Amino acid sequence: MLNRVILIGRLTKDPELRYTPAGVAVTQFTIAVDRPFSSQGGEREADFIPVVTWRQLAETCANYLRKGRLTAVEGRIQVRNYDNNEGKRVYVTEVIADNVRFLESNRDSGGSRDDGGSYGGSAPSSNNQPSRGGNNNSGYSRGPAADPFSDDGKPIDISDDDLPF
Amino acid sequence: MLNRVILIGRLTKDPELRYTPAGVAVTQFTIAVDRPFSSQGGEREADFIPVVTWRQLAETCANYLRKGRLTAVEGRIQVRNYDNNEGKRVYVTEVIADNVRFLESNRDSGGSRDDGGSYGGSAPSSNNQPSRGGNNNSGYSRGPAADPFSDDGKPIDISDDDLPF
Amino acid sequence: MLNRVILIGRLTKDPELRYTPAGVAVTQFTIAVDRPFSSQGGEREADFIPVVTWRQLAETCANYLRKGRLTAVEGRIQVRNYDNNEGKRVYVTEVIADNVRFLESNRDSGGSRDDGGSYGGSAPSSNNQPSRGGNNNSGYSRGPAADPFSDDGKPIDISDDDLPF
Amino acid sequence: MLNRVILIGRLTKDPELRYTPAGVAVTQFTIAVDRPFSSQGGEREADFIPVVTWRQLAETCANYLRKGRLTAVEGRIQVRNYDNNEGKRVYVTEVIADNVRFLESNRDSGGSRDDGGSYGGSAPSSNNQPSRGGNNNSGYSRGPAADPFSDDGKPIDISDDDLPF
DNA sequence: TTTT
DNA sequence: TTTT
Repeated sequence: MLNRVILIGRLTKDPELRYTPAGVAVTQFTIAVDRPFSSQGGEREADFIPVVTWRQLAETCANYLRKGRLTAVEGRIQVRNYDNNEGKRVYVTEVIADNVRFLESNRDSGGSRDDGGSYGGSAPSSNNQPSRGGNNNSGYSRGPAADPFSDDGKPIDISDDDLPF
Repeated sequence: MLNRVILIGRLTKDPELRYTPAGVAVTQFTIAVDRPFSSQGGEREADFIPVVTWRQLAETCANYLRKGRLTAVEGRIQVRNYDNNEGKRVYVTEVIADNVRFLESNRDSGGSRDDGGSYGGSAPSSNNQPSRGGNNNSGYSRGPAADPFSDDGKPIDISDDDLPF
Repeated sequence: MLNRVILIGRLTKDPELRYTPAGVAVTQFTIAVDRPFSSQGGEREADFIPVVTWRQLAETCANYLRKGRLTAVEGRIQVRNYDNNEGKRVYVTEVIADNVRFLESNRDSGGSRDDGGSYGGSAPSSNNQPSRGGNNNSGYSRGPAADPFSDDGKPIDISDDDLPF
Repeated sequence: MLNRVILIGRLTKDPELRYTPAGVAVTQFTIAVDRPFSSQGGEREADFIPVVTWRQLAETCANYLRKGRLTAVEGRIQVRNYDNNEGKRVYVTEVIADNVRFLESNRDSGGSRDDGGSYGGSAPSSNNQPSRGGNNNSGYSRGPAADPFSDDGKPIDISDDDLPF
């Protein structure tokens, strides 16, 4: 009925932009969020939370976010599952973001109107499709090697069926 | 730096109250949160999100929440990991709740001052320890069969080290 | 940069649906949110928070919400100001809602697909305009007596300029 | 039942630390939060939202926050009212913060363990009382000139009765 | 492996 | 398998 998440943390790596077979942009990154207390051993701890963005927001994130940047993410928790190659059901929990705010300016970025940040649907005349012509011969659709997130050890499991809207 | 989650949904089962070896109360339940859109096939979908509560709040949830009840949960996302029996690292994502609101009254409950609901630290004179005498001979500390959540297929992996505060 | 509010409480009155001079639907209501603690005198207290919804969401709220209903509201805080008839600047703080969830079913309502609740933009084929023909001769545009919120003592101060999107 | 606000914006002025007659620290500041869209005229707009912090958090905010700093605030909406000197009831809406994160480092601050930020109750051995000796002859209790917020045109209206916990 |  |  209601599902809202707000996070502030730092990217653990540069974001990765890919395209679904139908040509929809999707970007994944992980945000490290420091916990408000130390562990019993005294060391600082963090939660490493996977974030997924789609369409226009995916492309904006891929363009402006970089490893280490302080970032605010607003979205919802999604729990996906799939059967892995051993036939075992695996559950994946991610935050599907609809609003990302860049809290540290990108020295090399062109002037953004909002001192950083992007709403899911805020690009007025964007069609939320990759502007790469009619042939969506993206890496994504070509096979495992180019599929989203496969290079960080996660299975190939984002498809057009996962489109959140 | 900031990690906040608010969910409204329904419990998929009665909550399960257990105790850590040190005698700290911990309750786990799953909340089904309907997505705001239907899948491409047209059927309704939901995210099934695991929730953990500790101490006084754990005991209140165990007492008042039941399967199917509409419930609001406020907390933070936590990502734990442990090595399973095949030596593989497994990641578990849960919401650690610090505020739970009971949105459907429990016909058989005594009159709560707040028409349902409980803050993590709101019980004024609670010591957040199970009131079961000095001997914490809880099921939890006795062995795998009685350990938290093992009966729903999850490994035994909540210990006093997981205490969030 | 980021402005997010989530409230759960009860309507203090039936909502009021009006139209701007340009014919845009706007509904106002107040939600009473119990505080999580009692005052020093011991009595229960609540915050009475004004909520505004626009367009399709305004019409859905006017149709389904009623006084006393338990309701979840998601939106942003907006602070407007205007000069009153004594030339003094007055500040008005409201929650502009983009998501409202009906937590208590309306016995007399037709079957909603979502057991209650409505997203700001979720009505697929709604044009977010009042379906009252080309002549927007609404009460709102006619004069004080029919203007939004004037009957609860608030000045007439919502115009098309206040449209949040 | 539930009342949660999360804001990210910039302080419009340095915060003001005062003490109630009973000696409880209270800090007020205003945070400017840019709206995610421009007005019809095209200019950027912002909401100016008053924030109040109490006790230890008040002192931390007074020490570390400065005009212009990017800041995240977590709390609840509170609506107070009082009768002004003309006998008219005035409503004041504020965010009572329980968590404030400093998103821009204070060049001149000593090394904070948390790269900025403070939870309401996180100072382990703080007594939440001003460390100014037994005589609470604070400016607050002495008269209008030193009273909280009076210098920005707001009436003198915070007392110990307003303590949120 | 799920709620209504 | 991680950010500062």
